[in-house]
Amino acid sequence: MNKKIIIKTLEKIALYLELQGENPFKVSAFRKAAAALEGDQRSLNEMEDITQIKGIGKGTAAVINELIETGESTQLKELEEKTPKGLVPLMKLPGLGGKKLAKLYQELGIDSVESLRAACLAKEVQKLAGFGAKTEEKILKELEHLGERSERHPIWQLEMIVIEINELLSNIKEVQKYSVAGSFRRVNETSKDLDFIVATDLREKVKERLLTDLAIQEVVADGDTKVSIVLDIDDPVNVDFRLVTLDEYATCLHHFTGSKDHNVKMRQLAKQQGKKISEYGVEQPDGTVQTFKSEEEFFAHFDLPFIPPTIRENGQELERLDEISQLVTLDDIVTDLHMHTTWSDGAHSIQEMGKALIERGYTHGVITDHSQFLKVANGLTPERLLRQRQEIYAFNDDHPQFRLYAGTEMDILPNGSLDFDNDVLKSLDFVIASIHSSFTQSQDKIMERLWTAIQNPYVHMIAHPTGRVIGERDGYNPDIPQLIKWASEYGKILELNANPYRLDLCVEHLKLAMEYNVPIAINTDAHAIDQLRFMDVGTKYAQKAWVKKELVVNTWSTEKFETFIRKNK
DNA sequence: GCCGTTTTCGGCCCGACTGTTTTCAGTCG
Repeated sequence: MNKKIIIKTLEKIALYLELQGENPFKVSAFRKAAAALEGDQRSLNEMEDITQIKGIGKGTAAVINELIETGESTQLKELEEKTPKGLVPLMKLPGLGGKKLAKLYQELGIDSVESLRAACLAKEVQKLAGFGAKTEEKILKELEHLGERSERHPIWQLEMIVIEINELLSNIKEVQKYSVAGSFRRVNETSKDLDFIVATDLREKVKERLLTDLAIQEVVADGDTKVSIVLDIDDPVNVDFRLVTLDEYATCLHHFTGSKDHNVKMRQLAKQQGKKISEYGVEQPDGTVQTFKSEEEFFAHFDLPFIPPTIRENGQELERLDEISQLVTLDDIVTDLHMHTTWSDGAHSIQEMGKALIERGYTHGVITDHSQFLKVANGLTPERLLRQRQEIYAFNDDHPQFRLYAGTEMDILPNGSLDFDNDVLKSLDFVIASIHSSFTQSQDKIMERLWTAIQNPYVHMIAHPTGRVIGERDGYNPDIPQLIKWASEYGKILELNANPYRLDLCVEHLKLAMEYNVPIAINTDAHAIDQLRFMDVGTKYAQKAWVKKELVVNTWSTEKFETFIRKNK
């Protein structure tokens, strides 16, 4: 029995219980059990007594054991029989939860999108206690848009919106402090909406500016401390603003950064000390409310180190406090090993990129333009590569405190061969091997191609190992555990491509790479200077996999890096 | 349904907003 199926089943039971209008604590007990199972690193076989796991008791253990033994769950079956399938999609309608849907089903027999719409049109819904004309209208409106709006937005879409909103907030003089919060701040691959925390003494003024200066499709909520809007763009995004005082800012930022699980764990911790955490501060045993200047101060109040937003996920972060100081941060990064210039498909020259790296405080960098196979990207022939190398080394003559290396992002061709022969590769400082073509080949064929690159002595790194684009395509489906084993064996670097379209390797794969001590390079793959900013996203994403700085090649000194790249020459 | 170094019963994180009410339930994050 697959652990994932058990987790899914527990979550399904929770959903159906919710649709029955069941006790919310019972519902969340099933969700907690699912989360507990997911958070446990062990496989099913390694668990002796599952009720030993916190959150799994008699009831949920019975479901799990039945699944293991028979592959089915009687409880889920009964729930599925009792609850019409058509109710499930209705849970997605904003404003409708389990209780209300249960009532609609029990009183009006509503069990589908169609019957709900018909009941609203017949004005039957507003007759129910707890419902009214406004609710009915709202349901009709939401039914029209059901399935139209994306449920989750990819990080690359949100990143651009966040830059714009940050720009707006920085230009409102009544705003004292602001930050994005929520799952975007935790650097999740996708988010349902965006949250911003804004410190101000003049809420009304700030609200006015937000409501006039943003392109708004709909104002969802407009309260004292919360403004919630839908942006009027191609793929509409919901944005919430929380307006608080400067005193409340730190706890509010913490609260709305989440995750929910992290907050619950923090509140339980506070409760043990007779304290109470809310978004407005920490209520002390004597009833006074303490506020903090920063999240650092807030954590220190509970004798905790600063816990980066990226790892505030499942409560595990509170048990791995010792490891936090070893995690890679942007401050540790001294180089970028993958970027393009006007020699291939980049927007800036070698001079411009080199200077931009120096401005970022880096000690070295590698120019890695595309190779000849990639004609659409103006890939370099060996002859052009030679000329480019002269220009790179000329840059070094003018900037003795910095070191720019000559590299390539070489294609691994569809037939499994490499785009340059060994003589060319040998003459370069740093060689990246990448797949940019024939994504639909079988896994065996893809692995054959990667194998060629791995066992070539002059290849240093495999870039964006899966070729995925978040929310768009899955990539070429390599056997990543195998690739990680090869990388470990042959001393190759695997990339974490920091471009928010890619974030490749993903968290799960990075964790596995850590187990095998495979060096990771976090690279922006910048095709223009402003894309060097992706290093921030990349390092934060790496934290999500608990990537330690020693294994991140970008933290190595120029000397250590040179030793590594020259070892096979 | 789960949990317990005050508890085997009575809590379960806490608060905002909306729409329905006329003090509150449901939903949401």
